[in-house]
Amino acid sequence: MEELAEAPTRPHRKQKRLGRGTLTKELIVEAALRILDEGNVNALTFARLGKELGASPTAMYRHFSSRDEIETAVADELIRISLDGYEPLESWMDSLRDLAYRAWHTFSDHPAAAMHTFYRVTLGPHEVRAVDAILEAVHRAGWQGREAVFQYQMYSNLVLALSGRNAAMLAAAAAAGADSGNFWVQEYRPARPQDFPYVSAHHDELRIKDGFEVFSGQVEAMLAAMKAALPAAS
Amino acid sequence: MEELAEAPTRPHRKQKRLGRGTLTKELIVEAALRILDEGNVNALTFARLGKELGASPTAMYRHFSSRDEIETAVADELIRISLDGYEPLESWMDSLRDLAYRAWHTFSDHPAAAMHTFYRVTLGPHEVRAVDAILEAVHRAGWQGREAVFQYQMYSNLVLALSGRNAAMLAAAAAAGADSGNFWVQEYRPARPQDFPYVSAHHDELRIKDGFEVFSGQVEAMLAAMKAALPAAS
DNA sequence: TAAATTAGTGAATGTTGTTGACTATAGCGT
DNA sequence: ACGCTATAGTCAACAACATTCACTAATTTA
Repeated sequence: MEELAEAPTRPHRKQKRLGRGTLTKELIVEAALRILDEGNVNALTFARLGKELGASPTAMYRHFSSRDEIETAVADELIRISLDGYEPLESWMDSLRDLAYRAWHTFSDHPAAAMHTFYRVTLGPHEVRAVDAILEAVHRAGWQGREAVFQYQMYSNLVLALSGRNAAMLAAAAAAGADSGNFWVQEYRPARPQDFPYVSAHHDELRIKDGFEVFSGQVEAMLAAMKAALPAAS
Repeated sequence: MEELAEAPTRPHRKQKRLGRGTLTKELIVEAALRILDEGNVNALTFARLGKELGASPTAMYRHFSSRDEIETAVADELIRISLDGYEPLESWMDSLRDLAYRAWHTFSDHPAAAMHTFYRVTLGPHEVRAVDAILEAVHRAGWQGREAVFQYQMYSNLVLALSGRNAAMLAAAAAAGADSGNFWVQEYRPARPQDFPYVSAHHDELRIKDGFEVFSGQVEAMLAAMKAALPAAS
């Protein structure tokens, strides 16, 4: 029996009405990310935001015009976190690897928020920073113009897709309430094993042990392919 | 009562109550896929399913215990469609390429359903078929045991992630009501262009023209990397 | 200090997923 | 043919949801 907002032991916790400048876009986005981090993908509701901020649910509409707009802002915030403290490394390959790992780990740390991020175009300030950082490394490698943009697309598409799917699987597992120890175990036990000889033969090995290992290998393959496709001058 | 034969001009006349064996898992899944295809990702509701099948919304609960279970069944159906008519080709690389393109095109044709598919483990009959088909090709290439499973993971992870993100972008664009001609245009116009020189310089080229071209290139790179990593005996 | 903005509120609306009690129907045994 | 029974389909109810609108009071400003 939880009394709503009644904290008698803590006197001035409860206020009749919030002051005028209390809520800001930034505060709401931070609260939204907190909510997504502790709940699942659908945990981000206006009611929950209101509780988190001690405000009326509808107060959010003074700063965002819809739930979708909040999600987009959270996506840009996730990019900000991912980029925090980034500086180009000496080698362009190291720079791109660093950026890739940053995306992976940020998405892994915030899987629910990542599900709103990986396919979105936020057009926000931090997304622009990310695009610029990648293009900078691609230019340093030796590409220009159209070619540079193509390489940028290959790279960012791969990183966002792989990191995004990993986050989606993490979020789904969390929503299903699985304990984090065994959630990526796939138990393939076909009804007629003789019809699926390969699945049956590998039953015990069909478990993804470490998603990052696969990701890392794919990033290396991509970087190697980029290096091999580099234009003449080196 | 022979009254059932009335009103032949109007095919499905409104009936008070549906007959007993009218609804099946298969019919519901097909209806669900139809609904997802013409609406967006959130279009799949019990009310909409009821309307589509001329039944009560709650009738679905006699065949599925939750919305999530229906989505999982739709995911497996999507895999079935993707695999329809597949036969292993002579070369293992051709087989894997074929399977990859099938996934891409199926996801592109059903973007909303794909968003429920790309990160899920359905454990359904068709998913098992898909896993078996991939493992078959990997074995034919020359891998066995643990190594074979690792190659399977690299491959399927890449294909599902890339196809899934593409579908997610298509679905988001459709939900936003964009016409399919220009939805992947990213208009980066930073507030202070001098702070983002590379984005500004490539403003006109920062548009993804053909997602499949990028995908195809990445699949080829992966197949080449696999071939290069092949164990000794050939 | 009075007026004007406008951020925050609360009530209301129409959907949503899900539950539980009800009811008619198909298929069974006789 | 007849009733019995299991259960597929239905209906009403509920809590949670996004969103709208009119209202109210806190801050800014004149």
